[in-house]
This record gives sequence, C-alpha cells and structure tokens, in this order.
Amino acid sequence: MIKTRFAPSPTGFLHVGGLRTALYAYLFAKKQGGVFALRIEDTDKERFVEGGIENIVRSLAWAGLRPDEGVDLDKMGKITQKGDCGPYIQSTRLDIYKKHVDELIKKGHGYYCFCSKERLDELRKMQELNKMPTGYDRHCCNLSKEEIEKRLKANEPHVVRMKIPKEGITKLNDLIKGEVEFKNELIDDQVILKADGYPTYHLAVVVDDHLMKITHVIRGEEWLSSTPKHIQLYKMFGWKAPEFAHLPLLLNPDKSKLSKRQGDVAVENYKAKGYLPEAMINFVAFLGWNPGTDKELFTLDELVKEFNLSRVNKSGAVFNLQKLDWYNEQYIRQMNLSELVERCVPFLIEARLIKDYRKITDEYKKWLEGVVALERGRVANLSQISEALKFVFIDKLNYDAGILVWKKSTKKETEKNLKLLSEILLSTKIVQIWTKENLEAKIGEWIKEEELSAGSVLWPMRVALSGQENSPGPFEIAEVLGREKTVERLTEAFKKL
RNA sequence: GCCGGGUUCGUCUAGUGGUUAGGACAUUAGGUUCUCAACCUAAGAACACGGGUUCGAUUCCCGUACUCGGUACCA
Repeated sequence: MIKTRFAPSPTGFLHVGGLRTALYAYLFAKKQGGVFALRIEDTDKERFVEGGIENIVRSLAWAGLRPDEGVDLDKMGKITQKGDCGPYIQSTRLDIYKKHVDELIKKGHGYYCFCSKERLDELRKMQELNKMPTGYDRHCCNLSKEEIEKRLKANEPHVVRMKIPKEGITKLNDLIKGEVEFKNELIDDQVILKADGYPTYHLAVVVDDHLMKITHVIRGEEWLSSTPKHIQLYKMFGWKAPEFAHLPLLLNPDKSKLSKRQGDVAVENYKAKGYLPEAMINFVAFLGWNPGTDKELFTLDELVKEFNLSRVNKSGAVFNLQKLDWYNEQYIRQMNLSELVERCVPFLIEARLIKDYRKITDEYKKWLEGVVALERGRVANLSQISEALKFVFIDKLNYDAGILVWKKSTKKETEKNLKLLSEILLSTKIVQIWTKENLEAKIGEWIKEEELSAGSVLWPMRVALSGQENSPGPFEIAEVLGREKTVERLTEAFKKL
C-alpha cells in the first residue's frame, strides 16, 4: 500500500511551495489508490506560532487536499487526530523518540555530547578558516562510561548525536533527481536529541515515517543534502528506507527562493484575493510538472489520473502571477453562474455591496447572476469582481460630465440622444420586455431609422449607466438595473450636461 | 570555504544524435467593436560558455561560468 505524507512545521501559514509539495504527495498517493497523511512537525518550540496548525489545515481543506490520515479539522473547528500510529503531532510523541534515541545509544550508534555552543562555533570557524569541510570533531565520542554517568547525574546540559561511519559512501536513488552520492566522511554527526529533550527533525522524521509506514517521502529539495543522514539512521535502526523524491524549489521572479519580500506566499492571501482553489491547484501543479500534452486545464481528479513523478522537472520554477491570473480567469469564465455567485457573495459582503447574508433570497440570487455576469469576463479574481461591480449597487454615480460625450459626437447631440433614449425606455409600449436582447433590438431599430451613429447613442447611454469610460455594454447593464433605475441614471446624466 | 543540485524564448515548459527546436502565459501588430475586456489572425522571442566523442551535437562526456539548496541543539 502506497502511503505519502505532508509534514509541515506550524511556524506561520501554509506557503504556496508547501501547497505544491502537499499536492504532489496527494496526487502520487491517490493515483495509486494509496493513503495521504498529514503530520505536524513541531519539534522547535521557539518557532511555534499560535494558530499555525489551524492555518495549515484550513488552507489544505480550501485547496481540496483532504488527508486520509493524521491531523484533521473536524466540524467544530477543533483539531482531531486519526490513524493507528498514535498522534500525528510530533510534540505529543516525545516518549517515542526518547525510546528510539536510547536504542541507538545502546547499539553504539549514538552518543552523548556535552560540548558548549561556544566550542562548536569556534570549531566551525577554524574549519572554515582552513578551508576544511565543517562538522563535529567527535570531541565527546569516546568519553568513559563513568564520566558520562557522572556528568549526566550532575545535570550537565547535553545532546545526543548520531555516530556516522566515516568510511564509504551513501547512495541515494532519488525518484526525481536520480542517483546522488555522498562521502560518509563528510556527513556530520548530527544532533538527534536536543538539550530540551525534543528530537531534531532528522530523528523525528525517520522514526515517524517508519512507524507510520510511509512508502514515499516527497518533500522539498532543501532536504536532499540531509537525506544521507536519514538513510544512515534507517540503517542503524535496521529499517528499510522509503523511496525519496525531492522536489525543485519555487522561485521569485529574480530566481531567488520564493519569499515574502517579493509578493504573497501564504495560501490564505490568495484565497482572500479571490483566487479559486481550482486555479491555484492547477497552476501550482504545472510548476515543475506537465502531462506531456498540450492540455493545460485540469481538475484535481484529472491531475490524479495524469500525475507521474517521472515527469517532474529537476529545476526550480518561477512563481508567475500572470499565469496564475490566466488560470483563474479561465475558471471564473467556465464556472456555472450560480456557483460563481455563491463564491462571489463573501466578497460582495466584504466590499459592503450586500449588507446581510440572510436577506439573500432565491430571487435576489437570480438577479446577482446577471450582475456577476457583467464582469466575469473582465477580471482576474473575485475581489476584483466586487470592485468592478460597485457601480451597480451605488446610489448616486460620481463621474465627470465631460466623459458622457462620445469622441466623434457633440454635447448637443448627446443631450438630444439621452433625452430621446429616456423617452423610449420609459415607454412600455415600445419596450415591452425588459431584457438586454429586446433592448438591443428596439434601440438598434431606432438608431437605424433615425440614421444615427451607434456610438453617439450607445457611448453616452453606457457612461450614464456605469459612470465609467470603460465598462460592460449598455444593454446588459440596463437589464440588471431595471427600467426605473436605468431611466433615473439617464435623466441624471442629462442634468449633468 | 566545503558538499550537493540545476541551466531550452521574458516566464512555465515540450522535444530529439540529423526537427523550419513545438505549445502556453506575457509582449507587439491587425481584425471585431460605442469603451474596456473577451474573441480571431499574425509577428518577434530560446538550446549558458569552452573543449571533446561523432559524418553530425541543443541532445552523450569533461571542464568553466552563473545560480539555487545544505553546511544549526531550524525545519
């Protein structure tokens, strides 16, 4: 049974790079009918951020990546844990790690180290100065049993290190990077248990991946260099190591590692701006992977079918907002209207265009569909939609009267046309049915009969209704506004001139 | 410094020991149009560099450059 996991640290929010890592792990597992687990790696007390776990879980849920196992957010908004390997939050598994560290010491694969931070800093400085590789010098490796005993009893601060064999090489056949070799003499005797009793990442990740029966470790490239340490730990425990797949990094436009400084990196920010999870997933999936065909739009289920680690790139990919916008536009345009309205409502409320959620009747929703349709083809995200739709909801439009006159027309002609237009639209005899199709037909007829130029009528009509030089078409707006409001705005425009 | 990765249009990428090096986003131009957007058409735009191997390398090998990651009692 294939099992992958996403194992973030709750040091803030879910990062878009993390989202992609989670996605690939999810896709790989699901493609093969396997299990996708979520584990929280909170072994650094200093960097723990309140609410970090909730943020990660919420962002994953938004993206549609639901873990089968591990940490989950239940209906009450509380964190629960499922799975038969004990809790999936590392800080609650301290006794498990302690037990395994003791085992390594007993087997001679681990040793106590009492070195001070100052000594280690000094050591490193000297090594660099001499152009030597850096690493622990095994100062505490051969302390006598009695001395260790004595110093432990005296409560001297100490850590436990793993004892890496100095001969030979450690090979890794990465599913993405291919074969990579490391000389053992250059692998550091890494600390596995910190002075505060918490394990380091290296120990915890190996113990947990083994105990939780993870078959494929899919993680960011920043772990590639420490993988030989992990492979050595598997050996020391006598365990079979999982397969490894190290993903290339996501980059800033200047090709540096994707960071906050150059834009949004938190998934929740994209959600807040009105990017659809479908677009986000599709976009992020294509950063470093492609199906080998020209098809670009994929649902999560389609990705599951097509995904393949062997088509994942080895090099980093720039996180390109313009492409994200394009994906989002595609999804906004192809989504069915009532669904789109549902998703827009929170943004309309946020922008205070709609006051009360509870007042949204079915009839009102139907009307909103027409409203949203006005702008869906012109915006890149949902917060832009609510911004663009302000003119529909606003009571009194505020614009400069000068823009009412079409560039090829005159003020006099504009006045005349606006006046006649109002009369036509007001007449229930001429315009019986208030739909954009009928409005277009009737006004088109009139323009033709009177031999007017379309622009001299449609431009001022559209500007009068929207208050903007650039906007959706006059008939669509009129339909949404209704007869009364439409005529009111035309009259207002006439007065302005 | 040491160790490990990477390098095809501006960006995401396809691809091959012999191709007019393909697509998408972006850009530019034209069409459509009352405006913007959308849409349609077209254009420009890439194999990091230097050596090999080979009849022939963008593709295989070796170096160089650049770049990214690691080098923590952070993950």
